[in-house]
Amino acid sequence: MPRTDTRWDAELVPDARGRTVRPEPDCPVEVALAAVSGRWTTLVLRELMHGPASYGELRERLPEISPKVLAERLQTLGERELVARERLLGFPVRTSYRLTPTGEALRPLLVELYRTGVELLEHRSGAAAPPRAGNR
Amino acid sequence: MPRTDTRWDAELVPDARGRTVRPEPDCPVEVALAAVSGRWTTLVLRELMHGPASYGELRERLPEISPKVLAERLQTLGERELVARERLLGFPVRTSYRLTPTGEALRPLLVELYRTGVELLEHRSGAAAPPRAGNR
DNA sequence: CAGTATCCCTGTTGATACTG
DNA sequence: CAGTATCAACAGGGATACTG
Repeated sequence: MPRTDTRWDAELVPDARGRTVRPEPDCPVEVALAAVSGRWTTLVLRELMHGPASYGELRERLPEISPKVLAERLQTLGERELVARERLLGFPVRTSYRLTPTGEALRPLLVELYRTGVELLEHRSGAAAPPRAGNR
Repeated sequence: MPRTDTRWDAELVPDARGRTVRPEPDCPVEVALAAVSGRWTTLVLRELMHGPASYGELRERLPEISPKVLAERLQTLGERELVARERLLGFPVRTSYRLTPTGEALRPLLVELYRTGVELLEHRSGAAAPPRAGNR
């Protein structure tokens, strides 16, 4: 039930889907957050942003992830159609995982997460306002 | 321990802090994610982005959040110096919460989360590539 | 190789009642 | 008003061993 007694910031909350009183799974912010949330998720996405990889390759690149969690992440990403699975014939079996176009759509978000994280770390360390590439 | 055998995408992983093999609390992506993660967190941030508010005002705007969780969120945000608390004198007691400049730094991230969420929802509904208002 | 199946353990959330 | 205290319920994550 949307509020009508307050002005909404049009940049922050452009439409009604963001004007919720409780966490709604179909609020865009929740949708995006769900896509990248969960331990190891952003690391798996990072690896796949570099190109397709097999299950075993992912384990090599992320040696400390457990098989269970990796499988779980890949399955969830698959259900959300962010990642596509392809079984390669031959022996031994290989499976190739790649980002779908929808998955690629997460790239700007990951970049923004990184940027924001850097900014928070700078504030934290008490650095003076640092120069931002060609602005300010 | 950073990988050296693969090329890193400079936009996605601009420096060594993002080249981790495991989730590191001081990786910028994790820092930013931690700032907005947790149920109700983005909603509290949204409210404070509209301006300072008291504990009770926040409860009015988010009627279903429990007092415990709201207090918890405000404390965590406070520890991270994203939110500042100010006790107002008088009776009854009032406390005003407001974003710090560091907290304001989360705004572009929230905007990007919303934008990405909308995009994911569009992909999900199988809509054709929609026009993007002359942006990015 | 590419996963499942178990089991355990911890952190998170929520409801509710109470206090300075 | 602005929280804290308590307790119950649950989901997420990890270690390990096993299978097609």
